[in-house]
Amino acid sequence: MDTDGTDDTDDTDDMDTDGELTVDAPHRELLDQVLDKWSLSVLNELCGRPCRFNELRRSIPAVTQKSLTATLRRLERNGVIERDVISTRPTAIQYRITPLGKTLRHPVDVLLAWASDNLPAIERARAAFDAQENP
Amino acid sequence: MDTDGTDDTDDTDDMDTDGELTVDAPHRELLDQVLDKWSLSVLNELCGRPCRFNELRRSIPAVTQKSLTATLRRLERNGVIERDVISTRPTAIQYRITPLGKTLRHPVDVLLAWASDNLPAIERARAAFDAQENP
DNA sequence: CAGGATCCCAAACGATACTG
DNA sequence: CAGTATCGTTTGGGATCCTG
Repeated sequence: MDTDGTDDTDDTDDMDTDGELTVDAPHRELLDQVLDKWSLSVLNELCGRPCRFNELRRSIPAVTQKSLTATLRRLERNGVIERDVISTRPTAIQYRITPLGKTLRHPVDVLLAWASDNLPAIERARAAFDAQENP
Repeated sequence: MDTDGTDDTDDTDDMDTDGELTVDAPHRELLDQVLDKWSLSVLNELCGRPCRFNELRRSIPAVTQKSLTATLRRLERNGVIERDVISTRPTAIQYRITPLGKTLRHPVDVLLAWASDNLPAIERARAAFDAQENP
């Protein structure tokens, strides 16, 4: 976690001239916690149905146990998923999305829609950039 | 605001019809490029007006020159901002947002709105988690 | 099954120092 | 002014071993 304690007392003009794109430290930190590398995949799975740990691992083959654990802890800490301890013999554990977590779907959906929509344009831009800057 | 009752649509591409390829679409990679640590702040500034390099540095005091350069290059490569070389004596350079970049505003805005909306709930969740797990 | 504990590497980031 | 280059440090992630 980065806590840039060095707040500027010098220049804090966050004046939006033509809109309200308020980007604050808490906002960015929050999005970092919730939109990190594996969160989207996990959220995506848990939106469908509750899953157990190894179920998630199987659903997201590229994730390691360590990263998955870290992701689940982080999401749990932020209140978007919950952890159920089921007292069976080798203690099963189930993760499920919370109501708060469900509200995340729409913003993420909008973002993914944008990505889908503009992926071609962006790949074109990348190709053009790479061609001229790095021949 | 969240009308996700029946929208179970996955915008992540389902390419698991004949195998499990899975996890990552170019979507997540794209979002990583565009929603990284400093991009939102830079975009926010450039949405208002074109800025020069040191102007941006001053607006975003916590960013280092290196990170700012990297961020600008990345955003430029992805076609959301553009670089103007103004041939004055000590070569001024101006960054400005592109039409494509402007389309990013809405998704980001939705996301930031969600963050603003749920920040209190999330901070409560964090406090609760930290209290019980880490006394 | 669900993870904690380690080691280790690679990428990210910050802090100078230097240049056209 | 607008960067590039380099170094040292921090962080995240993967791999592996181990436990309740």
